[in-house]
Amino acid sequence: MITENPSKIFSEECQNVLIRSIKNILPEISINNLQIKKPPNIEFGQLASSVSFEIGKKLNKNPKDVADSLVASINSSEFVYIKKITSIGGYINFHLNFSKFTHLTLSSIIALKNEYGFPKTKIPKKIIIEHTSVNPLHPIHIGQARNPILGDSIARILKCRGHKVFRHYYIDDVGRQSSVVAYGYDKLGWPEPNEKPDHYVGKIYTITSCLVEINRLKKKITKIQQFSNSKDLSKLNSTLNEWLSISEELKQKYPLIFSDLSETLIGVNDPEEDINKLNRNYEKGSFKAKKLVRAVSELCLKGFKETQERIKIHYDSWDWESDLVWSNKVKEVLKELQESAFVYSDGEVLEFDAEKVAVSMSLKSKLGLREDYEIPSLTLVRSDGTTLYTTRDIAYTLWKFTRMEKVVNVIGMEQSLAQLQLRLALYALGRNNYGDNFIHFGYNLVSLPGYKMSSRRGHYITLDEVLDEAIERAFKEVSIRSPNLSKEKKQEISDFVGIGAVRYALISVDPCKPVVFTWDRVLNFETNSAPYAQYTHARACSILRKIKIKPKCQNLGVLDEKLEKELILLISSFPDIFLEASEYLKPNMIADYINALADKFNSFYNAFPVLRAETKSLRDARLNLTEAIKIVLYNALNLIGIHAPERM
RNA sequence: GGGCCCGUAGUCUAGUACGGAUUAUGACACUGGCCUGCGGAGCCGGAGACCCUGGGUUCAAAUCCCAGCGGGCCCA
Repeated sequence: MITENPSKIFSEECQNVLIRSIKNILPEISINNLQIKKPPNIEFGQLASSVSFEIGKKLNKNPKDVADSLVASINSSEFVYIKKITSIGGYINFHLNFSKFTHLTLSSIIALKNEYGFPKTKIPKKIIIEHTSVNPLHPIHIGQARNPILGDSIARILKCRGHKVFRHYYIDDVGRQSSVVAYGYDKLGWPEPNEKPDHYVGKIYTITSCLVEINRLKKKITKIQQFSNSKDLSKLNSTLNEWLSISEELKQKYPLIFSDLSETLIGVNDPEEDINKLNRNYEKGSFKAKKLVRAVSELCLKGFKETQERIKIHYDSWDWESDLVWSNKVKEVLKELQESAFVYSDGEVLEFDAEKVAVSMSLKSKLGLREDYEIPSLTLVRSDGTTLYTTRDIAYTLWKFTRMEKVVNVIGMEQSLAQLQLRLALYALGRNNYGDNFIHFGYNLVSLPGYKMSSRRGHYITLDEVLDEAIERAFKEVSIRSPNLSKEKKQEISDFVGIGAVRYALISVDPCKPVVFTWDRVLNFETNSAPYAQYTHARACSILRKIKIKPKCQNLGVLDEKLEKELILLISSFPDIFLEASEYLKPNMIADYINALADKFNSFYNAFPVLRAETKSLRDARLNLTEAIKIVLYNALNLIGIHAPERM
């Protein structure tokens, strides 16, 4: 027999047996949610139920007596994968028939191979996962890198679950920042970068915005001096000083671009107004503005694609925010919203009353909000007539739903309110189905110890730097461990080791928790890291390489050591882990599982010989176990985008 | 002022959605062992935690509820 989920077969059997027994001897009792869980200790069997405490309470009986009588009423002749059931201190413990179960598990894994662990959903959906969506202004920095790595893993997980998944990158090129960098680029005369393009664009952005800010502050200070409000003045002066020191820093770091830019800006009277004008022209779609802003954005994206190629992350679609604006989709949505009774004007400003939507459609408890919490309204249109980011995002989301059934947005938690308002706008537009299928996958921030990351100020560590450092570190390790390999081979290994380490480090922490970036977090090559898991996989491969004919799955009852049994249980539970990870979108569970499996396998490896086992049947059984573990490790690593090497 | 997220050994981290067992994961650092054995990026052991505080619910609370405290973020 082959099954896609061995542990489910056992747990369902336990559940059925227990339910029948309760029905038999305590027909008056109804248990609505019978839970069977793993006991803390292997002595208590492989699964256990504490239902007797609940029943004991209801009937005013001793839980121990309840458990005893339940167990006594069970007919053991019907058991398939259960070996025996015992009652200890009120708990009902189910013991597994290991030799049968081992056969079921190992033969299933070996037969299903790379399909093992991924039970398919009965209702496959077309899902858009929007992730990364870093603004094309500067290189992807480490604070943002958590996003593509989480997003890509979620996409992989949902795909393995049987959904049709499309990865979208939303390019936010509408907004003042894009005009700032484009303005600087234009002033420099559209130069050809002599370095990685996104890094080059990032320098132009930081220097331009710094110089423009200084110009603005100086002007404001001269103006305000006439009216002399000393409090405002000193505040402005200290901001100015901060920017002056940043400019000094930038001058040191990037002398060439800095001097070129500051020279071209000397004669300019009001750069801020020029930028605003460019911004307005871009939104209008004027030919010149389009050509310029798109050129810079494309340049930056070219750099992003290089980085993404390194970490093996790809997109099915690149969606430009500007296309949305130019196609009138934003105007259409605004019009529809205005007709909805949830939009009011406050002077020239157009506001969306998110609270009113939630109340009138009774959505608060559904959206996990307190009834007494008043949702702030969302500004849709500014007094100057320009739209805001979230307004455009409503149009984008509608566009997504015209082609997909479900939308997952991988966006930082700081956007929670905006994402909530966006979702409520879908309900306001009568698209309840869209609202129900809209998921904001929020994750917490990555920060640097000591100072705040700020792309405007040029204070960040780029993902490229982190990857370079990790690969370099890996190269040193490989050279120590395998000095005889060719340089190319070493390079190939250090690539997947270094990149794997970075991916693993960013995925293994619960996305809800904030992460403080430290180098030793991502450069860990020891236990509880990708390299450790990769090494373990390679180790298993190396054993299997040494045999000519694969042994059949038979006589597996000889696997009787505690470690062997624990390993069998662990690999049999992989489908359950996967199902939970896909249901609740928890990729960190997979990383955790990988580490636990690698740990257990390494202990086994150290304690018992496989190839030189005492008997042939034991050797064959251990080879089967090793192969099954290799398959599961491979599948799990693949799920979070980490290469599982045959050698390293 | 309102809201959201986080708070577990010196540091990092699992468990928290769905409450269960004398022993609360695991890593780093500290420390004592193991290489003529299938790959030592390894294995075995030691020490290290009033699970932020205080109440409450419960036969049972790291987990649920309430009120605080500390850190971060968002809105005003």
